[in-house]
Amino acid sequence: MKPPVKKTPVARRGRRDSHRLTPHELELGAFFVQMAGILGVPRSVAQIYALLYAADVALDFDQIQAKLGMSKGSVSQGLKFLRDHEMILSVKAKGVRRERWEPTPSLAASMVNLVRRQVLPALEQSTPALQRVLDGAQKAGASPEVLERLTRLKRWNARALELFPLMLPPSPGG
Amino acid sequence: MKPPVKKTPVARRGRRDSHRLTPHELELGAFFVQMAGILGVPRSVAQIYALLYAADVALDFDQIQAKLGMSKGSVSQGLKFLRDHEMILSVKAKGVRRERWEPTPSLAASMVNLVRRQVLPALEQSTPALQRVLDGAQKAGASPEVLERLTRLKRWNARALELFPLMLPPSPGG
DNA sequence: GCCTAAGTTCAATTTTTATTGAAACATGTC
DNA sequence: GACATGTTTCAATAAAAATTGAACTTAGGC
Repeated sequence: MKPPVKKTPVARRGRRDSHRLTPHELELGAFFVQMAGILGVPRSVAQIYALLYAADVALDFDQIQAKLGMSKGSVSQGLKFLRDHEMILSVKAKGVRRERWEPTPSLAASMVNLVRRQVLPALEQSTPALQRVLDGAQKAGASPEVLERLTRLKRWNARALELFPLMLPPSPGG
Repeated sequence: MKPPVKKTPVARRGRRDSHRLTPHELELGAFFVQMAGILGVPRSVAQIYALLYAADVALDFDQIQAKLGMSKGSVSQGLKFLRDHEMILSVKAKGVRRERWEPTPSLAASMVNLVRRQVLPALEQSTPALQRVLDGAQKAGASPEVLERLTRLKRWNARALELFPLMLPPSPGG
């Protein structure tokens, strides 16, 4: 399993980025990276978010790439992820083609969204699966103890499924 | 980032295990593996837990290894993890050396514990870090907007830190 | 106190996940 | 509608995480 505290990937960090970032940008980056790790979000995405979070003005693609020293591919995918999860907004000035990005007002909402999108589908998929497991166990003559356990699990799943959507109203996107 | 739905690792599954498991053991395994994935717990640990969860009687080391077709190392580490997180208990009959394992009564408590142990240390570490970030931003003359964001983040962190321990009373182990 | 069964450790390996970068694609401009 | 700029895609590669297995440790029986 993941080590409790992630060691800094020295090779990559030393290779190019980080000297373009101020100490507090770096420290904020580390904070978001750690939180992202818990939520299963890749490092590069967290770094982009942190950068935008600490920026006085909205930043464009090339500025992000330059500041973080990451590839176009990563920046593109990272921005896509953040957009899809409604964690950033593009600010367009007219006559300017380039998009510029800034964080959405509510970080909390974004995080709840993130969790929900991971958990809800899993719970939905599980409902019929757990029913099948319970049926199978009954037919196979499982002990009352096991049947009890499985029944509790199924109930728990159902409860979670009805509680979860209440955490926040569904996002515009679905 | 992780693909939304994990494809079954055909090679490994086909190689040895699974034909020792009943269909409902397999399906329950899949369920726990999926949940574990969200929580950042490795597959092998989830499989062990699922096996014990669906078992009529407590199982020993060798039975687990045989049923799941995994290495001694994985079984040992998996059991250690589950023990450390108070998700399983050993049932000892006297005169018998071998330990036998069964799930603890409360799965819900176990899961909360699991989350707490990931999140709490991160939050604690973050408190001073965020303060430093905020100070740095102030000294560097950041815009009021950014200072506002960072202040909110710090408050949010502090709130999470005081709310979290209330989710469940602390476990005996710490 | 020695022997053996039971379990742990950890370096090597495999598997999974993230990142890169070059080619393809889009979109606005003239 | 050709061009240039900005962005995405995706196969190849690098990095991180999980798993294995053989050497090592520990605990109990004698």
